[in-house]
Amino acid sequence: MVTDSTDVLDATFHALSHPTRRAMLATLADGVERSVGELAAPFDVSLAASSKHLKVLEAAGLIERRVVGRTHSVRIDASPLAEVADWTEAFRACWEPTFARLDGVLEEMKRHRKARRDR
Amino acid sequence: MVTDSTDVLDATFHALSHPTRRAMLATLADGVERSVGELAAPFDVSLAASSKHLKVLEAAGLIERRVVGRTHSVRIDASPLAEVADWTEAFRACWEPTFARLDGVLEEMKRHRKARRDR
DNA sequence: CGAATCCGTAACCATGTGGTTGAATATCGC
DNA sequence: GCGATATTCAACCACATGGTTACGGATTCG
Repeated sequence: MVTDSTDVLDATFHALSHPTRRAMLATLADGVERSVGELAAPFDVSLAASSKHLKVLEAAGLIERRVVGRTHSVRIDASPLAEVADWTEAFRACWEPTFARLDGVLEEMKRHRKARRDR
Repeated sequence: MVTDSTDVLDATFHALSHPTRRAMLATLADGVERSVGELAAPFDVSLAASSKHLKVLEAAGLIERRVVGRTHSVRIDASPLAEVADWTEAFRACWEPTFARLDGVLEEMKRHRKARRDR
């Protein structure tokens, strides 16, 4: 069965469907906090448009905002991506139908299980 | 660097942002071909609306259509999901810092601390 | 204090989305 | 050929999206 937390996935997939928002997330992927202005700089749109994009990301729970003085400091919260990964992985057999990587996958599962056990 | 084939990911993420379309894909995940009517049956919308959903999935390359007689037979093509998986996996370290890619994460933390120190 | 900076909000516009209903097209069964 | 079936297409509607410009609210700097 393919599980589906509709609300989360709706918002997350929608947030990821725009290249500007994906690029912003990619920028934040190093874990460093950045201001709205810093995040908007690489893109050829107004600050207001960038602000809207960040609001979409925030609504999806993909970023968190910390207001410090007059600047809004933004950092990534990638936890919704875990659901995306889970959802997508459920289809892996559909695009990788051969058993070529079966060994690797089994190894992966063992390590994953061990890691979970050791946690 | 987080790679990004914009066009594919735009269309794919958008296609996945609607629960009905995700459910249709999930239905097709077993690899069995189904007619438009069969796919539309579980949902409380008109056939025309379902047809539109399928067109979105088709535009994203997530399904393929084979017209046989008067029925359109639809099957999954999950290959765009591979890109989604790749894109998402690049962020795994962001939500699973405990054991996934531990080395990378440690490096990340060092840089992060340095960045904070240098600020 | 006053000016500059960082950022959000409001109003606006063009276009897209998700839904409907109703008609058109093509095929199957009789 | 005729009626039923499967599906798309077209027109319409309410609303969301992505963009703009203009303004306002804090906050920092001089």
